[in-house]
Amino acid sequence: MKDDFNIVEFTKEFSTNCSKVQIKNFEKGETITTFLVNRNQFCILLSGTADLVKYDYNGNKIIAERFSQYSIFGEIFYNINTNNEFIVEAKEKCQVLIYSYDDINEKCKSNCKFHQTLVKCFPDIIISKITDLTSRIELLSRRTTRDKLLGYFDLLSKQYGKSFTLPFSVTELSNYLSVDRSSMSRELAVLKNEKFIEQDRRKIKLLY
Amino acid sequence: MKDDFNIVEFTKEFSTNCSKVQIKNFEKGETITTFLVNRNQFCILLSGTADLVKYDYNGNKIIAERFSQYSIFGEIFYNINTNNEFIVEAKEKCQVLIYSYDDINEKCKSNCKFHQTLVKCFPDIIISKITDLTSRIELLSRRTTRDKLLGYFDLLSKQYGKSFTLPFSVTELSNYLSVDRSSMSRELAVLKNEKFIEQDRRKIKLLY
DNA sequence: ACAAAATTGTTGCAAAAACAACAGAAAAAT
DNA sequence: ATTTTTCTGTTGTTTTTGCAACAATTTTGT
Repeated sequence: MKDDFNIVEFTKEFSTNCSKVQIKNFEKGETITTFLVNRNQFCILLSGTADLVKYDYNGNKIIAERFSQYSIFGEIFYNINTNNEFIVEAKEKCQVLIYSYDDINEKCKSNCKFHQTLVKCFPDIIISKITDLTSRIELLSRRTTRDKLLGYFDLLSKQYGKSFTLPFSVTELSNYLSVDRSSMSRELAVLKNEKFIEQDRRKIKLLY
Repeated sequence: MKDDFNIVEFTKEFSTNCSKVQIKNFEKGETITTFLVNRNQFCILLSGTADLVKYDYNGNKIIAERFSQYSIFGEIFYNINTNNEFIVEAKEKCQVLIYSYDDINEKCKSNCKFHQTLVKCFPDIIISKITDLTSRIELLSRRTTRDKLLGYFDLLSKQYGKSFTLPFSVTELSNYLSVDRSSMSRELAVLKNEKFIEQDRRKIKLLY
């Protein structure tokens, strides 16, 4: 059952030195993966933060997703039939577990614990990813900058309460919400003015 | 491997009268499911068309997703921790296979073929859902109505070529792209004027 | 510790989108 | 077959967003 699943326990298992798993390290700013080759790659972020980003023809950066510890990503989740060039960019030092999805139902030679756990948990792992993506769609489908901000604050307040620190800089947040930075900044000023929120850079306090 | 998977073959198996599966029929306009209860429900649309919809406080309809034959949806994919009230609405007569996800790894009494197939294919089914959702995020993250239209036309042209019929009415398309209908209509007129496209209601022809 | 680079908040202006209202066309209901 | 309802395209007006430029602050790199 969904709530019983613990990805932390799961990822501990990789330490069995399974021959089918690679662990790679990336420095801040490095590209972890592009979506051009290795269509079967499936990755788990073991530590660090990374973004799935794209630049539109106008030079605007779009942060499609933000990955933190135990987020999953990889070529198997991305439809290559598009003109859109997304990359996964390390925001800070990252350790990544890389797995070739072809092997998901194949035990490795030693039938290691990692595989047993992976096969068992895989459905739950990706279901929770779908849940996240659905929330993301709800957010992006909001029409105004104000609604996007309040919607995003709602999500954060579910987790952290009325006061929290954004996981983004203000500039990054505007890329994540797909709005102009200065417009968003203006809207934040309006929300502050109307006493809906207090904000200083990444620190947010909801007053409702 | 991903491309070997065939959901049609899979759904044929449900006919084994598995005791854990329900098949329900819905008429046009009926609500197939809300996201308030039955958190373990997992559904496959066997026939018909349905939308995952929400109405914002302003009365605007948002079509978050469109489901057609063999689309999957259900409460397990949706985060209840939100104020957002989505429902799945039948656009036409729908037949839906309903399954309780608790049972995914449990064989039914007769260990029927349906379960064998479901357990085997489940990862691939949901991975292809993630692929779809990622494309959807890319689309919604576009900032202008023009880019959304062209992005959506691109997706359709990958599948159907330069001429195709929209799976939406013009009004529905605006809800799917989260833009005002009349603004979108105006932008379509501009695209026609610039000889980028020909359009008459649902019929689209790309001229580039 | 200092210099360089990036981030932030602000504002005027231009561009785009939302809103509103309407008439004609198409689709659905009776 | 006819009426009713919904959909479509259009356009004027208002509101919101994007763009550009700038100074102040913070962060980063050396």
